[in-house]
Amino acid sequence: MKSSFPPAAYEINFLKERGYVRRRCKYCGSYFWTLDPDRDVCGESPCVPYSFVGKSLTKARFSFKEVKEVFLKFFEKRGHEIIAPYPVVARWRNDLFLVPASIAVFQPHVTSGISPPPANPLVIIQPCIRLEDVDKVGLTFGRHLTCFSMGGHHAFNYPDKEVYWKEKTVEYYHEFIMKEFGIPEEELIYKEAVWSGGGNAGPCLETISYGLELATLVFMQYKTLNDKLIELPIRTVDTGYGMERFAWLSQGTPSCFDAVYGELYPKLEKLIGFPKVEKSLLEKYSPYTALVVPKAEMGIMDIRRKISELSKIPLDVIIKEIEPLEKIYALLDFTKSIAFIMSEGVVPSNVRVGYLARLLIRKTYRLLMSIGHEDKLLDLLDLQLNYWGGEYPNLREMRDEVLDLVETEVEKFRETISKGSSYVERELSSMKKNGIIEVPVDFMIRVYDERGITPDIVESIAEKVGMKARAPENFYGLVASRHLSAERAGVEKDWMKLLEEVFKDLPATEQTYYEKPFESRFTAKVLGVHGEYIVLDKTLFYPEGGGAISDTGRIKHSKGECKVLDVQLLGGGIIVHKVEGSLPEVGEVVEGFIDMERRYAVMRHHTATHILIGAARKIFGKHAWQAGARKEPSHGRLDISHHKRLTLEDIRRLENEANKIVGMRIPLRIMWMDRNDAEKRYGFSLYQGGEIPSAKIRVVEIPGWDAEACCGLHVENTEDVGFIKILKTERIQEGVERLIFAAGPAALPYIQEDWRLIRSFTEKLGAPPEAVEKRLDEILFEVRELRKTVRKLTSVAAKIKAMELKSSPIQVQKIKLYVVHEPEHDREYVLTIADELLNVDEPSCLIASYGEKRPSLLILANKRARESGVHAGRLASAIASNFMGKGGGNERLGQGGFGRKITYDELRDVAVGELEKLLRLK
RNA sequence: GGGCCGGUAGAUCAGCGGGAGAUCGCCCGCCUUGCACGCGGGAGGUCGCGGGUUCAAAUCCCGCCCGGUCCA
Repeated sequence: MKSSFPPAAYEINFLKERGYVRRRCKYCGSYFWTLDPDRDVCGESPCVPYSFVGKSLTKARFSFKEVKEVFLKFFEKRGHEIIAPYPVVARWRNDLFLVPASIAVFQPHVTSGISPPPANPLVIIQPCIRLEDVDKVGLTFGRHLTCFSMGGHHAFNYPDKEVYWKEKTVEYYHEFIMKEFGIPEEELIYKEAVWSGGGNAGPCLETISYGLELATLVFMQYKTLNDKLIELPIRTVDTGYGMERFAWLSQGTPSCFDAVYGELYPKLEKLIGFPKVEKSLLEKYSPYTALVVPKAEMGIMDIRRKISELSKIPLDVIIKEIEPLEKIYALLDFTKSIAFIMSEGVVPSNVRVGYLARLLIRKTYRLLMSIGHEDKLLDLLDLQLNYWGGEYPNLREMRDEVLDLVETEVEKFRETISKGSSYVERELSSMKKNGIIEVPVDFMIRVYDERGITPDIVESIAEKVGMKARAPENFYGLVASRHLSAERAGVEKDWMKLLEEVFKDLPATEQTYYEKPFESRFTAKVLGVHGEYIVLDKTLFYPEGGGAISDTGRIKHSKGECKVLDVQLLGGGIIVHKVEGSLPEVGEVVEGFIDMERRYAVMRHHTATHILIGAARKIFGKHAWQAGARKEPSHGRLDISHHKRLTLEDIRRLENEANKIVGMRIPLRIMWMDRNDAEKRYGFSLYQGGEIPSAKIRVVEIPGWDAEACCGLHVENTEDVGFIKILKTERIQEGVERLIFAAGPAALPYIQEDWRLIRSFTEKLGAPPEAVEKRLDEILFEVRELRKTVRKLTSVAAKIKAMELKSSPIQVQKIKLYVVHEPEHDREYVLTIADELLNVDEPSCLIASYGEKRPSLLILANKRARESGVHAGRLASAIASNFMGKGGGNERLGQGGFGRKITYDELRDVAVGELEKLLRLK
């Protein structure tokens, strides 16, 4: 990545005219602009400590809320339209889970030019989540937060429409901070930097006052491709004003948390207590938190030592007084993040955004555990939901749902910890027995990877059993190295790339299926043929997309006809038909026929999917998002995010709700809408199917029930779906339930099959359908009882047989040999005989076979027999080989199988012979 | 989406090619005024499901189902 742009990129006439000069920082080497020609330090942390703590440097003290109001008003007055904040979960993007900056809500569709911005210029205060610096939160007293509000004024400059660019942007910032905050010009520093992210880049200016970076003014104008910068047609002014930091600076509090969360402190005090630290100590300490560098190789202790040195606060005081406070700070921030993320209906899980939510919840829970208040997580969360819910009503609306979701997750985590801990304890104890005194690092890595037990938990268990444990600093890196397996390459759709290349000069295919979804034949001109692929000038064939599989049918042409097997939409809007049979010629007019029965079936399943997702959201809550879907002629498949396993009752309710909508005869409304209008009207639940990269989106609405951005073909009225039956549910991932369903006539075969099964059961059980369940229970009970009886009887029979044998042993030298051949009985029987016969002080051996066609062999020798040279295993091998079989075993027990039927006499003769042979060998 | 771990008695787990076990819980008895403890006895298992290898599979191999966990 580029480390700097040429100086010209940073020359702002506005600054030069005001006497600003370019200087270079003697510490970090960055160039910066200042009014003071003698200044040789950039002024940003970590080059200098903060100089605003404990002071009042702005014209007034602004609360966090006031800062936001002032910001919006300032830019509104200067022609910017205020845009309402977007959700923190980026459902409209497939390349991002959480919104890390205000510009992200306009990427990629606006910045790439596909879609116009909702206003231009605009101003927005966007709640953002960044988990990258999660470990630094608290340590830096609020410079780093996982959840923060970014104020952005954005302008999108098109080749034919310039809004404003660098000069005006800097001028706005300059005016804003001087006029609204009263910070003198000599305290405003602009540092040159490079911004890059999400495939875009550009020069940027970081603005600094009193040691604190307050905003970043980015001039996004390049696309990065293989390390090269390509000019973008649209140049975007991307500014990010740290709203929390403005509040902090203006209040001069020791930490940013005091400025943002101050009102929550008394409530927090009641819940978990609040460490009391002298204000003077904090004011002495706080300025040096600027020196904590986010991505430093420094360990936490190194940082503490350094701050101790500079602030002259003894290290032990820092650890005793400051550390507990840092934990509270982190808690405040984490719980706010959780509140915002979860309010978007995220289900904690082991994938995607759900995993991020899980990480954060578990991290917070452990943090609470470390101060003995893990039972307060929900209370804390409730506090946040309520507090921020004033500004973001969504948080209050989702309160119950969020608390329920988090409670479930916490319960799961407790379970994980308690199971994992007892495992670790067992393992450690056995290690200790083997003389190991320090817990091996790879054990710690393994239990984290396999059981989610973090090093701190292992450490505390180690302490309990009296062992040493120390996780290395690069612990999480070592975990990562366990996952170095090669990433799977996406080869599947390579042939599409190939076809795109072949047909690249053809125009986009005219899609007629949207206008005429119920027509089955059309004529079109052949534009291209390549192998088994045909491109027409227009088509009625619906290509695969949005989880619906493509139409099939046939194409009739001058030389005959071919079957259409598959239809795909290529990049560039070209639709290819994969065919089988005789091919048409390029240029001729052909006739196409759609398999309508199949299409109708897919349409019904598609509309049924929308009905079901609406039902799921109504029954389970807003967290029930579509996590994937597929519509085939025979059935549909819908994956729903939900934190609990579906019960039979849940399924019934889903079916009831869905079929109610079917029965209500609601006509579907399908329309192409401007993206911004659609979002405004229907909200972000539009994006059930994920990212839609276009300015206009096709909205499929079941009025009063569901609205989604969707490119699929639907029936005209919910009643056309006919009937929806859920056939099966499965949990495909943690937090994702899959519904497999059938709609309309497609449901019939499944119901018929169920009916057949029931008939078969009733016939076989000789009970009417309603009694089948009871009858089965009875039969199962009987089987259990019979099994017990057989066991008892076998044992009795064996004992009788043993008594009978005991009186007539075959004496082979010193050994008393018993031979049994019982086609009827089983292994259990033979073993019991052995128990009865061999528990004696004379050398005894039992050779037994059981079973009819290919009998099994079992040989047991008691201790004395073994001493006399009997080896049951060898004996088994030898005897079996006489009867086309094999065998083996140890001295005491031998087993084998025969390849043919045998008689008792045969067995006895061979047994005696082999035993004699064995004893001779000895 | 991928990797790794696991599924054995009501619970927690051991066994990892040759007779299904331990601890807790449960039932009965003894001890005790009673409870808890202690002692003795007992009931309780399609070793997740289906294939395969083997004379022999809880154990090895393959597939599926279910659960857990991690993802720089």
